[in-house]
Amino acid sequence: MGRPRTPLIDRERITTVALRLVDEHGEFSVPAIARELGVRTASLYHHVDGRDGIVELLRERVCAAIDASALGALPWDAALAAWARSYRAAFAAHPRAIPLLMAAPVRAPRVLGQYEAAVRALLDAGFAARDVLTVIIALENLVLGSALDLAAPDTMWELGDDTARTPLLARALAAGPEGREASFELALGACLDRFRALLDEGS
Amino acid sequence: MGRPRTPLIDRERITTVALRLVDEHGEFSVPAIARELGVRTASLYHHVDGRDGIVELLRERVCAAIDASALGALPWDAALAAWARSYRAAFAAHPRAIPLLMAAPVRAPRVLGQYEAAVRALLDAGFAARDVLTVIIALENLVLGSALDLAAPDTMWELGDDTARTPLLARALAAGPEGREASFELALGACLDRFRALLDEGS
DNA sequence: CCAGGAAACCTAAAGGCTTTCGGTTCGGGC
DNA sequence: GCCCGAACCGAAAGCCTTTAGGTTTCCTGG
Repeated sequence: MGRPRTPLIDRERITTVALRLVDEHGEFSVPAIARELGVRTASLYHHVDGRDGIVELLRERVCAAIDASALGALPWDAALAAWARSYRAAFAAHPRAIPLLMAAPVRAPRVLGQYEAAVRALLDAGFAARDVLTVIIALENLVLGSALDLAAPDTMWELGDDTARTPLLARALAAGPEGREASFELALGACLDRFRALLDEGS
Repeated sequence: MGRPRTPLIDRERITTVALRLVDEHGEFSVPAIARELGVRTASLYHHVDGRDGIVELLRERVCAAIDASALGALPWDAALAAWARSYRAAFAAHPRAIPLLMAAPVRAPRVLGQYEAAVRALLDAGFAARDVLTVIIALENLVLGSALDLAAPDTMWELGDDTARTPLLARALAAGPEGREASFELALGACLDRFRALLDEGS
């Protein structure tokens, strides 16, 4: 024992294993990661700032999939829509991680830069300065709320034996479209329409 | 020691203390509740189904504040708006509880009944059966996303020393309206507009 | 009236998690 | 070539959740 000739673990591998554990079990623990990596629990603390540090790594890893390239490249409304879809998709790829990541705000410079780009796009489009954040936060609310929906178990609407008590809800469940995509797109389109109206009346 | 002449604790008091702990510290633990109540940890397990059971009690307590009386009493759009505002307000009253309650769906009969009432209101208004859940879930996404925003620390947008890196975002922060209310209302109005359009084209 | 079971508290303890501290070995810079 | 820091291990403290078993009190049925 002692220092190994070649490092056994690094932040990348820790993050990967943690994310896999979360995807599979909905949670992670430092000992569980250590077991997966064939290492003692204490060793992880040489690479990572405690459990919270691992959560932070997870946040960065998940957010890395957000594609904001449309901001500034497309017209503001199409750009916002593309960004929102990508934002949602990034979280949707790891729904069980969402409860973990929701507790703290996104402070990763990468995402902060995306907000900056969104502000610029809206200002360039002619939005009033006081409206810009209102619009962005409204969109963010929609994205995160929708992602949250994805985090709920598939059986969120499992009524069990309550079908008798909520017959209309049960029937609506049977009749409604499967995916939750439709709800997101409906609200997204609604918000963009409203944003356009806001732009028109503001200018 | 032994059974006390009058019970020292009950589910109500456990719930109240747990909610207060969550409001103050953002979390709770069974021993912490026991300390507050002047009781040993193990005693709580006579009244509550473990820690998860306490979370369930918290969910019911928080949701009890949701007022769905408008559903069926007002026109469908005004009713939906009132319900959504009350829904959001109930969670906004305990923002730090939100991360705790997000992990599991709302299965309380009380809330399930509200969804049933919402389905009925929409069907009565003439919505197509396949659209009803899409509309309700879209609204729910908005409500929960907005509530989540409230759960984030007030300093969510604290840019710290990153002001230099995101000058536009910083300026927008200064210019924008303080509250997050505006964003919610903006998106809520947008969704209701879209719902009305959906109703018109569907009939 | 009283016998017995259920309820409500306690003590004790198992087992997990997070985190820290000290020991040991290897690698790279001076 | 030496030495400090990096990276692993072992051990342990202190928290949490949960269960098991003991003791007293209440309630109910005979």
